[in-house]
Amino acid sequence: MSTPRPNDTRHRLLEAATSLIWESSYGAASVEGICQRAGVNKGSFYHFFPSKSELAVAALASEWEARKPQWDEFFSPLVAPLDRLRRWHERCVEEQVRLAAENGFVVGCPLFSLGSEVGTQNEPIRQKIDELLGFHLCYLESAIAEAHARQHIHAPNPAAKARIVLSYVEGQMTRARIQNDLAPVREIEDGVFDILGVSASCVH
Amino acid sequence: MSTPRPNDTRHRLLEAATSLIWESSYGAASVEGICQRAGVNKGSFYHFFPSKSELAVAALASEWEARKPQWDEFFSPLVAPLDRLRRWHERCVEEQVRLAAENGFVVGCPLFSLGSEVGTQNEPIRQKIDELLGFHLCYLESAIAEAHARQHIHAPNPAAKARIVLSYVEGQMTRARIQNDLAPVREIEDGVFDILGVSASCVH
DNA sequence: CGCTTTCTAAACCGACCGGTCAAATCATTT
DNA sequence: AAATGATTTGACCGGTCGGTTTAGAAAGCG
Repeated sequence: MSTPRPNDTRHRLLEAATSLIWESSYGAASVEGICQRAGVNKGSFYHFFPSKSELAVAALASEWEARKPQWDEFFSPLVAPLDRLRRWHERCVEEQVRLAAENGFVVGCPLFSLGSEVGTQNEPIRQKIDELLGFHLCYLESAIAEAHARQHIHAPNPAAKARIVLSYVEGQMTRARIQNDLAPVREIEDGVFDILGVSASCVH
Repeated sequence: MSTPRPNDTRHRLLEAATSLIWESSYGAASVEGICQRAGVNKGSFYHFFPSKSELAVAALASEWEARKPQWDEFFSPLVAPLDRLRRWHERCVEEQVRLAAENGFVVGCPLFSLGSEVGTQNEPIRQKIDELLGFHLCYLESAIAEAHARQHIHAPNPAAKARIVLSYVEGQMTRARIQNDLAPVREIEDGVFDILGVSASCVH
């Protein structure tokens, strides 16, 4: 025991930034506010991160690193391809419900919120989000391609289908945030299976 | 000549706000910047609008008022229902191409960008965007319902289908902004017809 | 013309922004 | 114990934020 300290402040800053940006927006999340939530002084902030925008990039990277194992589990080859989508969606709903209860409003997907806010303004953040959305596409495409190969669905172009599904899902998440209503999140599963040409009864 | 003045300043402020928020974001578009683009002093701004957020609401309303006639034309009952979607999409692509050339990057849909940025922060703006997206849904649902009635597509639940299409389209527009690439905008047409279960060759 | 209302100009406000810094403190090694 | 580098502190910077104020120019009207 003794040295769990060094990364602690840095880690708290990452988490505070993630949650604040998620709840409000990049512009509305001030450095001071992030420090306050992390219980840290501004000087410490600039000891670990050269700027607010680089913190945002680091926070995105850290978030993904923490979530990747879950994605790998949900999209494991041991799971039937359409079940991967179903369980992954279940997990999304759970998280949105929890966050909505915690924050008092629906927060949606931070990649899309942040990306469309700063996409035209901050190239490094834009690139990182672009990269992470690309990962999401890979998981979707893999499941869709396998579902097609097993003839569970008809999707001769899995990459194109994955782009459709991703845009639809993210669109629904964003609509949920804009409407401050979980309904769009809850109907994602039906929508995805409609897009994939699967009747809902086939899946359960 | 002499009195084309009264609404002119107000109108220039609305246009400046619209374009600035569209290009960057609500947070990044300062009152000073809006006044500068409109060629107006800050005092005049606060003569016409009580606050930045109320200007944003007014700008959204004004934008929609200006666009509505076009929507009514594109979705005219005289046009075959699936052609409405096709032409409407053509118009969207044209606009995005023009704006991308003017600004140097893809701007996407301001309703979604602005909505997901301030949705959790500013209720009046959120409500206005919610209302406008509801209008979009109506147009889509009407076309889809008619296409189903004429047996051009199978869509027994046109409202649900319209929500799928809207989320997909807005998702693609946002991805275009995030990727700074017009490709997602250009593939919207194929994607919509894929979702509606129409082979692309049937339409042209 | 004078009078009122509408509008514009420009200086100004306190608050807060992102970012800096020198000094203090802590943990570790020697 | 001394020395050393990583970490933390809190005051501080110039600039910009959204918004106010006040004085007066223009426009409408008798």
